[in-house]
Amino acid sequence: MREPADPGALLDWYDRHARAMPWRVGPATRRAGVRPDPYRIWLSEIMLQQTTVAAVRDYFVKFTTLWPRVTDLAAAEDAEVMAAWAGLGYYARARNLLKCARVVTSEHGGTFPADHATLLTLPGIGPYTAAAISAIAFDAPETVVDGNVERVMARLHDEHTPLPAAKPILTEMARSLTPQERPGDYAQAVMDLGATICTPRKPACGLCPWRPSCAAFVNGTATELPKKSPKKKKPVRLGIVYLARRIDGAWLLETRPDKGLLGGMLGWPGSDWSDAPVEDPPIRAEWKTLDAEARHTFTHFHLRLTVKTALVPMDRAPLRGTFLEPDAFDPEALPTVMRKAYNLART
DNA sequence: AAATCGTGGTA
DNA sequence: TTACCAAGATT
Repeated sequence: MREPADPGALLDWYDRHARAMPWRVGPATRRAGVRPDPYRIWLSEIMLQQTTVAAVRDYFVKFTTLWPRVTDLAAAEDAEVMAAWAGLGYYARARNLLKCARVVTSEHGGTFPADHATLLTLPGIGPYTAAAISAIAFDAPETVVDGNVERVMARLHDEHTPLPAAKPILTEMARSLTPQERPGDYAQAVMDLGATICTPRKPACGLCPWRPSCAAFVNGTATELPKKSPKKKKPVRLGIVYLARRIDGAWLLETRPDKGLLGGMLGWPGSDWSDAPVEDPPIRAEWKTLDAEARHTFTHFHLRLTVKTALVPMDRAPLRGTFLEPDAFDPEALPTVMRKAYNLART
């Protein structure tokens, strides 16, 4: 009979191996009574949704430098925040980030609520993020269940039910392990374990504090867990983007509608993205088609963009979009797919 | 409740 | 080159 997994053993491991992050209060500092700023925990958790720590770091520093408190963020312009988020992806997060900052500022006095239920009512905060903020920022005994926790639990119990069907089972396993002592450090410890030891491909079971309790280690099934339902193949869609440059150097751009793909982001006017995109130039001009196409892969389809360019006179009015003069246009405010098209056009 | 929603790193 | 993967939420 294996010993049951011991939260204390994991906390001991975390005390020695916790990763350093700009938003994290390490275990030693936390023991000294210091709690992290809920604003910074919230911001980091939103950025970390489906996103690696490495990708988040610089964005987190940029955001907290520009907007040190939630009230500062709430007062920012929409376009300013979307531009700062550009490149990080899942842009609904940025739109909900602003909504949430404004609700916290106007309805909660600029202070984040501590309890799970109230956090769940805020825009962009779901079950995981509510638990993470509650546990990490306020040391409430909530259970976080992210991809790391799912993997660790599936292996610990050698659970072969495929995700997402296994989610409730794995959640209950995680809940029954959550300790009353140091729940914030514990939440971060399980995720650190999943990120550095109990990894998807080559888990370092030899270094794992929970190895004596791990059913998958005994059965040799760790690398095949968690099971996942098969994924659909991504279709290829085609599209056309139009990069019009006025003779004073201004570029013709548009802000995309709030709903849908790249919602709220700056981009090049273009066609629909489909099997057979319809030509739809945003201004009358002599369009030239570039030899190379911009290729980009989204979550559920591959995109091949034909890039067309034109040089237009000062007095030519666009059918849609707005000319942004050089000092008003920063290519870094573009989402990556649009920046790829820009890079092709300027070379 | 299955589909939608980005991107960069990695094998 | 392709497919998978990463601290999920929303509709």
